[in-house]
Amino acid sequence: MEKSFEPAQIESTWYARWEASGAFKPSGKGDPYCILLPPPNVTGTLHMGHAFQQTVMDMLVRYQRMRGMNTLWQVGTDHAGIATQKIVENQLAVEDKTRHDLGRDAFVERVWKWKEESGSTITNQMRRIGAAADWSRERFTMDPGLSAAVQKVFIDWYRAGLIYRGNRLVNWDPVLGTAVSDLEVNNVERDGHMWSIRYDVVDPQPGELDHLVVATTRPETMLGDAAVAVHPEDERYKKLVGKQLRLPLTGRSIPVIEDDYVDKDFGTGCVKITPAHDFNDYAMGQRHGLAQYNIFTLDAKIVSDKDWAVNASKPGGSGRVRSKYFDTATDIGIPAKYQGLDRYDARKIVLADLKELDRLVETKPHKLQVPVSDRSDAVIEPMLTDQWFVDLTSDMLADGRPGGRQAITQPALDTVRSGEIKFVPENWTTTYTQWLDNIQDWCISRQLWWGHRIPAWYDEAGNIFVGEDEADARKSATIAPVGALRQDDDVLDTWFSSALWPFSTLGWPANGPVKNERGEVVANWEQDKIFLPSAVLVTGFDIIFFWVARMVMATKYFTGQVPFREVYINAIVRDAEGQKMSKSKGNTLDPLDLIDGIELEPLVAKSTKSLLIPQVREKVEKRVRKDYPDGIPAIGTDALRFTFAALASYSRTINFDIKRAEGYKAFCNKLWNAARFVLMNLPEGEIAAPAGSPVTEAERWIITRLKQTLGEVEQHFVTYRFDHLAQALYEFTWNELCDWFLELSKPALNGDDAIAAASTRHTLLVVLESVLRALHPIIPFITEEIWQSVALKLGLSEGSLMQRPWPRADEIVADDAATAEIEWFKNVLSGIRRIRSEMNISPAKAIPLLLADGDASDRARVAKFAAQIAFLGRTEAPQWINSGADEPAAAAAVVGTLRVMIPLAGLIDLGAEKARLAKEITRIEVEIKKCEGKLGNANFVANAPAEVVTQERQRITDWNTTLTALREQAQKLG
RNA sequence: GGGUGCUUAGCUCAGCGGUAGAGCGUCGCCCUUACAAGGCGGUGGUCGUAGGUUCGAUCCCUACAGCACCCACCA
Repeated sequence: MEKSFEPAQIESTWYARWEASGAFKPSGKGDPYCILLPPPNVTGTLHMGHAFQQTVMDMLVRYQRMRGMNTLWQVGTDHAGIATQKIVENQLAVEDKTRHDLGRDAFVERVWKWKEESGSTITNQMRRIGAAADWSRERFTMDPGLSAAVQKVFIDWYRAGLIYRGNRLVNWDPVLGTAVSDLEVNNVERDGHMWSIRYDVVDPQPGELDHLVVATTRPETMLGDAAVAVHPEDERYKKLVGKQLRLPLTGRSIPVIEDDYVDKDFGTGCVKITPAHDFNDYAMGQRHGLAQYNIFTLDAKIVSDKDWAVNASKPGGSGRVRSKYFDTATDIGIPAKYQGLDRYDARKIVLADLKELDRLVETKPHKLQVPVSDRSDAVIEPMLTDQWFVDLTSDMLADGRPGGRQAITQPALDTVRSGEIKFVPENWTTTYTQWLDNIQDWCISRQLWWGHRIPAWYDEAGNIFVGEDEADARKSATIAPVGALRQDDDVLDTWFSSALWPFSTLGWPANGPVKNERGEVVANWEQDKIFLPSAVLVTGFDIIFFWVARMVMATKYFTGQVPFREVYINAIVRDAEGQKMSKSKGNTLDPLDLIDGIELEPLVAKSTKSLLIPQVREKVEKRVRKDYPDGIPAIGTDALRFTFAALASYSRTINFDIKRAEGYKAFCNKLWNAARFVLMNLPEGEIAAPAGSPVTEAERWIITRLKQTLGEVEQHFVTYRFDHLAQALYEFTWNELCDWFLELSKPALNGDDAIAAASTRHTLLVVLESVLRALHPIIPFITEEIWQSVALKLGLSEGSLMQRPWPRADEIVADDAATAEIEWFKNVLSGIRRIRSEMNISPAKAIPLLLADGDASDRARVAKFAAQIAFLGRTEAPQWINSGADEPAAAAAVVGTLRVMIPLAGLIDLGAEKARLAKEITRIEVEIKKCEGKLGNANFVANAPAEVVTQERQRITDWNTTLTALREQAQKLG
């Protein structure tokens, strides 16, 4: 083995060998254990969040595989409709083209091409992380099999009445030109204004109000006002309810209505109602039967008569914006001067005109929540459009069949409420159930070209025909189509296909094998359905609604099963200061840069590459140079993975500190060198197991500690406490195996007792091999590399560590007596070391060692460990001082009643030792006082559990023993 | 407005009813033949504030303060 651990060398070969060996595929033996990879965007690249999440999944998968489970890690990628389409549109923009220049078919073809080019980037990055996933079953949400599942689900739900098409107010992204779901809209606080506008009463009565003042943040929408609402109990306006108001600028007259929704005390207590462009107003419009004046085009300009004609001329799919009541913009009173203006330009002009007319009463600054598209940052425009929805809210359909709440939403709630699906940490249950309790119907149609095209056709009368293809749609229709059929232009929300992931990837709905584009079998429902439900879903809280809930809905509905038994919500990865990682802040980390390392200049170039604004570039460059003056050191995959494990508590964020990762690289190096030590102490060839149990206490102790550690690790796997699990293995490996057992083995290996030496050699080998197995799920590369050498010694020349069983605690025999012996030894040695260190005795200098008092067991132990004490304590052979004999002045440590002494002569300052003793005595006196305080309290003795009282009594006894010995020592010093 | 977290050593975090822990940092001594990416030893905390429950509270309860995040949203 090389002298130090070099991750790059080790990592380069192992992954390919594992994958080629077929070790990532289900074994076909044992109980099924399945994990679904949240499919990343096919054209994406790996970020820290992915790396963390995938490390978690990989640890679970590797662990369970070693435990003998029939393990499937189902991988694949997502077509990510909007995101992917946008990337390709941006590419076209460079050529000064739009998707419309290409046309639908050519554009979609181009996206496929881009998918082929970049689709392997992220999967190759996953391989660098070490993800032991079954790539032979890799899927893509738009591959034929999954597309078939999407189609069947759409058709089945449609035929069950659970998918419907409706003209509804939806969130419209005017930049992307598509509807988006509620979840894809973020409300962002922005500085704006509140404008108060005067609306005059038509034919005011003498002595009554002749106008109302409405307050609005969006004055341009007044062109579409349908009413002004006041609160029913608002005395100020009571008399005006039912009267008409003259809408400024348009001249239309609109009614004053009353509605509970209005807050009397906010603003003037009068609200302008624009049913076609505001969700609350829409609802109020429905309650009061108000007209819906649609005043915007799909790119958020004020409609013109021209647009109107265009829109009105097309039935069905593309005639998307339709007023139910009016035919032209002029008809609804939009003056020609506003027609065709962008919404913000219109706002300026409307305000100017209102001011001109003396209708603008007040302008004041106002902070408001602006709905912004998650995907384009465009301000969302609520828009009345024809869209497809999944019914999630009706209890029963008109024809008596179960509605969406009953058929889809409620089962999804019940499975979680009943505990059939468990969230880890469990408080996410509340988030999940509260969202489902308040859910709205799901808008699933998107006006994009990249995605699953909706399997619906329209005839010339606008009738809808749904089927697998046009022929099937015709066949299953109950009415004869009028004229030709035309397929719906829309595609489905990306999350629609993601919702099916748990069962579509297993081959549903096909009866036989499902093949991919290359003709390879990727799934077979009849066989693979054993992997449903999967064991655990590892995912971020940000997609509980988008994905988790919808998987539960769809999987439960179509298979009757839950998609997974547990949902482990992983933490969000942030930078070392707890800041969100973002490119514009310059605090992102590329996991591959951590693995491979990167020099400062390439890192600066990379970090600023995609930043267009000079100020931001400058800021980012500054930050990168400050944070990484020497670039990023290569820490390797294993150290990165160990860091993720060590940080994965139940906390909802983890702050990634490179310092910490470097610490775990040191751990890898430690393991590497421990292995070197073991191997260089073994003779050539295979090592036969000695007859009988391990000879020395040290061996039996380390085996006992191994058992305890493994038991803890097993438990932490059950509860997903990767931090504890990693820490337990870290501490065992470093603080016990390396610090103590390896050191203790040295005198044994080099001593005269050949039997003890042989036994120790074998124990070193066996314990090392067990540790490698136990650590393999966390740090697969280094453990595999070392294991190859270790395996030869054990006669396991074939195969890979991946295929070894995980070392189970219950297969190991504990020896508590040996543990007590070694604890005693550690105390003695620590005492000696402390004296040496505090008295500044050179570590190289061998010193005399005297022993006094103590009992028979101390004598036996000293005899037994004499060589180890001398070797590790750098002392001469221990000498006992008989009770009552003269003692030289010495520094002492106390272990029970035993005094371990280093004579002062020429080594130690008497005063310093006295001071040291005094300090120790004081400390123990304080402890004793605390104990006495407790035991002196009758209530404590009466109420505390018996074992706590006993324990307290034991402690006071022990402290007193130590105190007595220390006092005696102090007295001897004079 | 509804919900969920967090506040413990200089930093980042575990612990969660019964002697305050880890990593990193820091200080001292050592290149001791597995490892200086190391060894040995040390320093460092009235566990956000105020009450309460309890024999006993960092841990449970209540209030408050500060910091995050999610959902909904008053024009």
